[in-house]
Amino acid sequence: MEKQTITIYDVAREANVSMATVSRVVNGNPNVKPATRKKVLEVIDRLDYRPNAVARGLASKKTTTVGVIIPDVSNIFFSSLARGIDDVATMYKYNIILANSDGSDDKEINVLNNLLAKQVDGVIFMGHHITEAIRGEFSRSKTPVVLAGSIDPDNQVGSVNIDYQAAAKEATNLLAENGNTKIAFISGSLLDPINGKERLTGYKEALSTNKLDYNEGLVFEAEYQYKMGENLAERVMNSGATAAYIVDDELAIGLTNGLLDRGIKIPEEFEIITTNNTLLTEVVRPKLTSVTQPLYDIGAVSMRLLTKMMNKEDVEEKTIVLPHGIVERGSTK
Amino acid sequence: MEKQTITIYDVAREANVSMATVSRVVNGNPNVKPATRKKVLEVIDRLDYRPNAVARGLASKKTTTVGVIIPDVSNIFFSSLARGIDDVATMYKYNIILANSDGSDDKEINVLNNLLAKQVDGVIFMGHHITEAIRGEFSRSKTPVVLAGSIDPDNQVGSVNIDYQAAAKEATNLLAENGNTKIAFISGSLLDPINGKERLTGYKEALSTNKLDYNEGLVFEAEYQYKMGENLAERVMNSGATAAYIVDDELAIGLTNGLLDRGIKIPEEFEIITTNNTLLTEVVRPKLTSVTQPLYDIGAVSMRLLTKMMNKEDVEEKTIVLPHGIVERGSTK
DNA sequence: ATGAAAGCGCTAACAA
DNA sequence: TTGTTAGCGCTTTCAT
Repeated sequence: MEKQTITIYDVAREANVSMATVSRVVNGNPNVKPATRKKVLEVIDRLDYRPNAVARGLASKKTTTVGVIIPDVSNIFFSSLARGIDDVATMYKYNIILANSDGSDDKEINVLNNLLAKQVDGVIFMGHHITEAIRGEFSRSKTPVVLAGSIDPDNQVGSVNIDYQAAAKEATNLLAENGNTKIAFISGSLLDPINGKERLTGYKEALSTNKLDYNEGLVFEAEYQYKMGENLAERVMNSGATAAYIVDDELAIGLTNGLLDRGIKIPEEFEIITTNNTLLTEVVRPKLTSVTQPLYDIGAVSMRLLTKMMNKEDVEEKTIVLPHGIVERGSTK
Repeated sequence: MEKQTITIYDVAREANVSMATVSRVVNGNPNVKPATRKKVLEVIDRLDYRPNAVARGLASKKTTTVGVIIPDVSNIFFSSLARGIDDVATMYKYNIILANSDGSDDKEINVLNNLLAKQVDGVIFMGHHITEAIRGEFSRSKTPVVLAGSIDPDNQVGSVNIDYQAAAKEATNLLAENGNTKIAFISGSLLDPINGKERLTGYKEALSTNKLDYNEGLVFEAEYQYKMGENLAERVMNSGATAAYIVDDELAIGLTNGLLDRGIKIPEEFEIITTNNTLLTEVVRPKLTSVTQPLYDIGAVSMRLLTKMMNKEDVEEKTIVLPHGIVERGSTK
């Protein structure tokens, strides 16, 4: 009882045509007489023939598969992007190979090489920072790459983001205009250019616009985890800050609950604005004011851009910036 | 500037050996003289040769990739499973092709056929109910299949779950022992056997153990969404229930906040026990008492089981039941 | 409109 | 230990 696969030969024989003809009807080539097409289609149906995508990939050098490198699928931020990616991929008849990297530089390289070995037609990369090593791999391979929610230092590959700097500036501004003079900046690693460059710059700009001094004691780095937020509560209180701009929702609700548990009233005594507007912001009480970024769309647009690149279409602009916003809820006055 | 791929031939030529030898060293075949191996490895390194997995797949009839059918990656419940799957897959050198089905019967079939066309070595399926159609496809194909977090009506394929019935019974029991006589059962579609058979049965058992009558007016069906939970608050209040067993965290926090917003005190006036123990349960105040199921492990064990099946190892038991528990937090007395 | 035949890059007997 | 040689199932010229 071995796997008796039906091949294009079987179909050709049964339909009394050559395999080339079968290939043509399978691929929708118009150079087939309707009658022939019909006959072949019947046989395909009767035999339950299913073209072998691997053989196809070898012969055509196209796998209709794209690799997606993601730090962690179980993180709602990334899985939202992933969902956008997959939906558009499906729309364009691509499949995605999903690979978790844990944000580890080594794994990223490993995984990328693995994906390239599998002959993916393109790669979508999500990660906090683009190391030199990975950039080297990108440029060495001719496979199109798009960064989703990551900044490319020199635009060698495609990328889709929002204007993080402007968003950070607006968020900080809101806090400053509400009268806060000591505003904390709470982010992940400042080595990540989105945090250390873009957002921090926006934060400083807003401070300076509001004639506030920049104070390193108000800048906190933490991992994007609920517990980390809770643990931060004490330190943030001691810093004298009366408001915080936070770049991650999980961190933000951790801090919110940590503060609440210590009897701090939000927003009366402490204002909070977070960044990703995931479901989490609506779950805590008070609900959190948040920067909004179109996560699903960042994924979807990335994939769309990638399809164009894989298709060798002219892409007017491969560095795409999507609009952001701010939604005010109960954590700000 | 076309993609000039280096093939096994190039390596063979440069190393003055046959391609078979190169193939052997690449595949770790021991029948190669150390000196030869070393020479070949050097050339591979120098030429930056990377074996073409597609060609390999065609020749060996193994792709070292498995298909993963998931209702929605951006749902934390499923993405937790997916993470477990991918970690074990990586461990065993497999890649995963991730495909969202939205739980739609048609898409599931489509996606499955697509994955089979890509010659995946195995399939992991997550879904709420297994239709006859999809079961037909499963049995028609010789590709091993494992259900992760889904019940197989007649154990034709592998599956990994917890004992939903026992868990529901224990949860309901807890509520009954706390003195509640009107306990709501809030689930997704009762057509899903996990809800309509397993859990509902467990719920009824607990009622009967506690000499409580079963009342259809206390059974609610809703989509697993936060909003749905909020919307349900009114109806649940009107039903006279003073406690609820809920099968989904998002739904549960929606209901919790909906009740809270209407001035109901939890747990004093209403007790809640939910099911998946995701981060969400720790985010709301009060934190929610929850059934615990090892989501990551269900994914991980599913993949492990699948590797065995793909490897044609003898599998003593392909219907695996993992342990569950209950963690008591602030939403029960 | 259709067929013949040469690969795609690799694995896996089978020989040597 | 190493090489030779068929394929794997399909796409894609090039003829006809």
